[in-house]
Amino acid sequence: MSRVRQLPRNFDPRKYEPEILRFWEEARIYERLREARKGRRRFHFLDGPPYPSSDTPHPGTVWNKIIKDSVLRFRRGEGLDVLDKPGWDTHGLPIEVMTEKALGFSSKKDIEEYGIDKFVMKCKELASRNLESMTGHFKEFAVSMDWDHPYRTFENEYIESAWWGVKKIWESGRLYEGERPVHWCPRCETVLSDYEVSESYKDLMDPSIYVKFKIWGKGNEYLLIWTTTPWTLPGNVAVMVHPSETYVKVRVGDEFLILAKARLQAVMEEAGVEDYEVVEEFEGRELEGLRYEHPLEDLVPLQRELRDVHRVVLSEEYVTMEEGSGCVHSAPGHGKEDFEVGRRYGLPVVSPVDERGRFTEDAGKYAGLQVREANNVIIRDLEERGALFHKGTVIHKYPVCWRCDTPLIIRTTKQWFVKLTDLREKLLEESGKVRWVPRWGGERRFRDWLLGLEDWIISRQRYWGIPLPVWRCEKCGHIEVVGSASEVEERSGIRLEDLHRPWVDEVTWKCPKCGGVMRRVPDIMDVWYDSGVSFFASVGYPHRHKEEFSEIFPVDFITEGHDQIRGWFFSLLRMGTLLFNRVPYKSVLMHGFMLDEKGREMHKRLGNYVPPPEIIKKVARDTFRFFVLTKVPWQDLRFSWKGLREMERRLSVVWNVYVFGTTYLRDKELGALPERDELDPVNRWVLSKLNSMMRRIREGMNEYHLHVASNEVLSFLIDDLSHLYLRVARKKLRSKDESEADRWGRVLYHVLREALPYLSIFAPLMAEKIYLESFRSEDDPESVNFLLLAEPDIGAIDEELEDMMDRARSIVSASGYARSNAGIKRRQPLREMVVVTEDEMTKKAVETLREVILAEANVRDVRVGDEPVKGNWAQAEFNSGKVFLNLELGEEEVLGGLARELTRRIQLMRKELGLTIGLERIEVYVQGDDEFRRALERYQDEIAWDSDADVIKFVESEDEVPGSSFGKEWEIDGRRVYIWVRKVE
RNA sequence: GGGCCCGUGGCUCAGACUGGUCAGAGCGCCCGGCUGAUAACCGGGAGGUCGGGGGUUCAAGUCCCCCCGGGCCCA
Repeated sequence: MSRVRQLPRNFDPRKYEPEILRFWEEARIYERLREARKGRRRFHFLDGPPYPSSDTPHPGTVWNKIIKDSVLRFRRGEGLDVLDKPGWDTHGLPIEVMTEKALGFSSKKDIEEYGIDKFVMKCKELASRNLESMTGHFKEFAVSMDWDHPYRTFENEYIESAWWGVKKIWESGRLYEGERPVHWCPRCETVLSDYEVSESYKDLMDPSIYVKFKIWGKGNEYLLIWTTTPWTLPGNVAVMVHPSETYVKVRVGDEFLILAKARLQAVMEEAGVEDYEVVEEFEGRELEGLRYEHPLEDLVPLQRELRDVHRVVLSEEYVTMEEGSGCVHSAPGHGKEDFEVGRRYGLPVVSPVDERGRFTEDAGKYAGLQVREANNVIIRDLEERGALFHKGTVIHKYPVCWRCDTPLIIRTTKQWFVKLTDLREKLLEESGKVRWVPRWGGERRFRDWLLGLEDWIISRQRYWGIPLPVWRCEKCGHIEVVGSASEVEERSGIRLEDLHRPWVDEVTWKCPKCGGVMRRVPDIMDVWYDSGVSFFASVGYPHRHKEEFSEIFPVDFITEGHDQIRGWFFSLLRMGTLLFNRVPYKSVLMHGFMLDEKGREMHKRLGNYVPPPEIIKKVARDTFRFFVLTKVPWQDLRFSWKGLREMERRLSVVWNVYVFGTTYLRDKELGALPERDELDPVNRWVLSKLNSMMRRIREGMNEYHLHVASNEVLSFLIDDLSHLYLRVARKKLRSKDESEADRWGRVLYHVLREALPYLSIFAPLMAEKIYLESFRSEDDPESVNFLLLAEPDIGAIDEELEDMMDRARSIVSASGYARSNAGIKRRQPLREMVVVTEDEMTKKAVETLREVILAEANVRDVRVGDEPVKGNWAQAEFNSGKVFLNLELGEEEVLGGLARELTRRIQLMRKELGLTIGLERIEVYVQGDDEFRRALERYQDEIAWDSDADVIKFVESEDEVPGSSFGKEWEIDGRRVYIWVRKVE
């Protein structure tokens, strides 16, 4: 036997939500639930670690966490033992740059003078402080994760796992040091990955110059090259032309220029040269090997050394006819394409630029100048030497540092790489094993991206990051890569308390080969390495949980925004394939971005940013949760206060459904759910709907179609329960037939209670409040979180019945339409309704759901039949037919209508007196005309029952009414009637 | 320049993968009902060239192509 208690009438989430959160915290519900699920089948969720660059999360990040939370709650509801460690991506440039700013630093020199140790501690403090604060915000939205045991990339244990990975890569022969042109930030003095570069391009104005390179041995013939980076000219080695394009020799004045025919007109127009003459045409390939003189040879010592190297080389891929002259100045030290072509021709790679973006001594006159500042000096020198053909400017997209906005340069440096190019096929194959939601997320976007894969630069020349665990002998160059702190200790005898720089830099040992000093390569690692190893580093593998790992690998589920296709989804795939030879996750849900109300990206600096605390101030936490969860997850989501308010209203209906239910169920002894064959069609219908809902939620959640699942619970509670079932049930629950009332009570109880755990996936706070307040009895678990999601009873699902109810509802709607056209109130009972239809299912619905139709349409009879020909009928169409309402009012209908009017007035008066239903009883006296008298006599029992009256009496005058009665005069259909109500003591 | 996503009533969004009931819902608007869920609840109505054009098909919001507009990613 179960009992329920009345749920408080007003929906006040602002008050109860913090109370529930506090209750969970104090009663340690999360921890105990974890404990309770131990030993059951595992579900491994891996949190994509947010970057703690602020103390408040972006609302989109809250959305991200709510998505995760709903999945976790669902899996726990299924009884699974869920791994739900939250992660934090703590290293990297943003935090370094913020720390630098806070300390007023502008270069690496400042950091070194300040002390790397103190600087790194500051970075760690900042990351820790922010992640603590962000955790608080996530908890506010009822995100249930293992907040006390997060994985943080700065922890020693995590770093050791990362080191193990590097060692393994080294052992596989894929880790190599290489010299290569890379994007470089001259302010941060570090390499940036292609991914980091793609983050930010800016429109910059640069010179656009055409330069004449004199052809060797010919006094007045030149190759005409074009560049927007004059500063790369000191690093020039060759000129690239397209082998199969047509080139021309053009006479301008007494000089001859060589350029692509396709570019001739545009170049001459740009240079303002009208007088020119084509003297020769030939294919680009004929130029191959042609030698030229560098115009700055006298100023740049490096160029003198390259005298014998300068020549024309061919490239199909990198010479475009879209811009420039078709003769491309090539500096293999300052450009990736140049580097590649140069390597084919065995050209030297020169890069006379230092870490801070200044020319080195090799650049002669320009030594010490910032490269971009040198542009004008170089242009002037070219001009002086008569080598400048034309000078203009161009505004183009140019990469800048994503952290400090400094324009990047490309310079050649030594970096550590992981060889990937030969893994392309394997990576594609592995990515094909992933279940992508939505499908196009992986099948299209991801594959395209993988096709352009290059080797990965994992080194960075910074401080706050995982140190590259590579030691090299100063003397003989012998290299050792370590995979843990204890390996460091074995070799050096030093036990590190903190594995970061600068402490790890101080560790040296004797070279086993030559006895020299083994010193660590000072680089740290790309943060994408950090997060890429999270699938094993988060649990400390292989130094810890080694046995357990096979059980939780690969990860069951991950979800992040679509920006992470090229980010985390890829870096996990990369690390999984490198280290375990397979993709480390099974299912990915890709979600969208949160945009502002106008559809623009939300940013603090745009001022359209809504901080999560403001959301909580204005709407319920559950409202925000439902708002985001009912939207298609993989599309961008527009934030909307209006939308939130709408959702809040819907949730208040859900609340009211429970208020209503508990109002009728309270203090009743509620037995088990009746057998199906004991039940009437409406109850069978509601149980069918309940089980359909459960089934669809499970399907939706399993497919990670969260919007389907979340809408399902709302539609059941609102459309089915509130709009229909409860309207019917309210009469039945007060039925004179006690066993009928009892049956309805048991069904209603069952439905409301079974829906709660499902509701709690999406609106855990509301579900918990309702559970604790009304449904939980003493031997029930302490929190709704402990309840398992009931398995849908497939046998209870009756699709035909559901279908029939839809038809019955259409019939009732149509009758309402017919009434309103005829001006007949719903309250007025009508004699009969005829449904005209050819549809068998509709006919069956009229028969099966006759009772619902009679009650909802307020008619005394309904039948399927032919279109009536005689009499006064109102009609309306519906999906599969027509309904006809007989508008003739007989005695029965008139009196019935009056009785309803009387009942309604009595109820109003009861309410005015503050009387409670089912508790206080009344006596009623009515005075009015003869029709009222007859209505009262005829419907005495019904009125008395509905209004909890012991006595209903028609009186001729007020004298017959006891003195203490509350009396009121009413007007019904233009006639006066007096009603007195007196409470029975 | 390439790839991907989106464009459905005034607003916010479902439906599209697996073509086939008159394209649905909520809000807003208009009308009405209920009055023991009541600072609630319920019903009805108006309102849509499903961005535009072409094609495939007996049948297209749904599949294909082109274009326009918005966005993201890459170059």
